[in-house]
Amino acid sequence: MIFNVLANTEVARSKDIAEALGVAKPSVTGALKALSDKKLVNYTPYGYVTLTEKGRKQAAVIAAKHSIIKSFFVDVLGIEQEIAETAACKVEHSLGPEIISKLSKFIEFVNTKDSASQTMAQKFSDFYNDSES
Amino acid sequence: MIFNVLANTEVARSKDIAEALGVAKPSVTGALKALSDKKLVNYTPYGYVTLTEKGRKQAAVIAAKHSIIKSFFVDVLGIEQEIAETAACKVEHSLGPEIISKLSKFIEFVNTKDSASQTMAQKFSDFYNDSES
DNA sequence: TTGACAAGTTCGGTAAGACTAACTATATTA
DNA sequence: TAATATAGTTAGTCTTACCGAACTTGTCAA
Repeated sequence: MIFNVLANTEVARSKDIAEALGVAKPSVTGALKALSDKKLVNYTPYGYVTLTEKGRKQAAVIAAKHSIIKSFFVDVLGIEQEIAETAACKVEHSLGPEIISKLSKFIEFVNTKDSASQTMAQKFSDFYNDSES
Repeated sequence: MIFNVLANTEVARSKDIAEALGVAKPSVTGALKALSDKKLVNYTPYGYVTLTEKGRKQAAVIAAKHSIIKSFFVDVLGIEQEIAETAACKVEHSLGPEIISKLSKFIEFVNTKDSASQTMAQKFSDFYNDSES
């Protein structure tokens, strides 16, 4: 989760991380130490926090996963942004490369247009709305 | 997780649960006590374990979720059974009712046949195989 | 029917992840 | 430049989830 904050903001102040994560300050200090031990962040007490090269790579992988999952929820299923965001955060750690890769292909597939230049995502939306009535 | 074992096997011996979960025996005892406190299982030391009515209901909810998620992985994405099973176990606790309900509808949608009496799942399979070459 | 073995439990301990309270370092601004 | 407010850290505690070792219970077979 800290990766997300660092990747997005580049700011890297401990307080921001704590707020973004909804967690108390000491938890952030602890987490930063742990990540520092794993050589994923450059951490010095009272200093700014940046990602190491290794950390940046790992963050990129996570971010890619996250974006694929969220896109599936939002663009395919039609889930609300905020719910999709939260769910993607929770789920991204549980899905291995096989599923992520297939999911990515699937999103691509669902967004290709058919003869009537309609995507499957659009058709599902219709299907869903019809079934509601 | 214990719910899964109890729901599927009906046997309910502590040892089986421990094996199924890949966990040591004391962990099972602890978990059973916790579930017993929540009135989800009937637990007496050294006795057999069964689900309470409440426990059965909750297990059914979880099982339904699980089956929807696994079905998406297997029947829609074409993921291997075992990987899908594992992933579904991890993911089922992270997805709320909005997503589960949409996902369920989506699986239904994907399995409806079009004019050429082909399901979208089949089309995706073709699409995926084409893209591999 | 009793003893040995398997199953289950208790006890004590470790590790992760969080918290509050109290302390320290940094930064701001008067 | 010195005081004070803000950010960050340390220390200590709690909870949860696990483990191994040692003990207890139950059962089955001689």
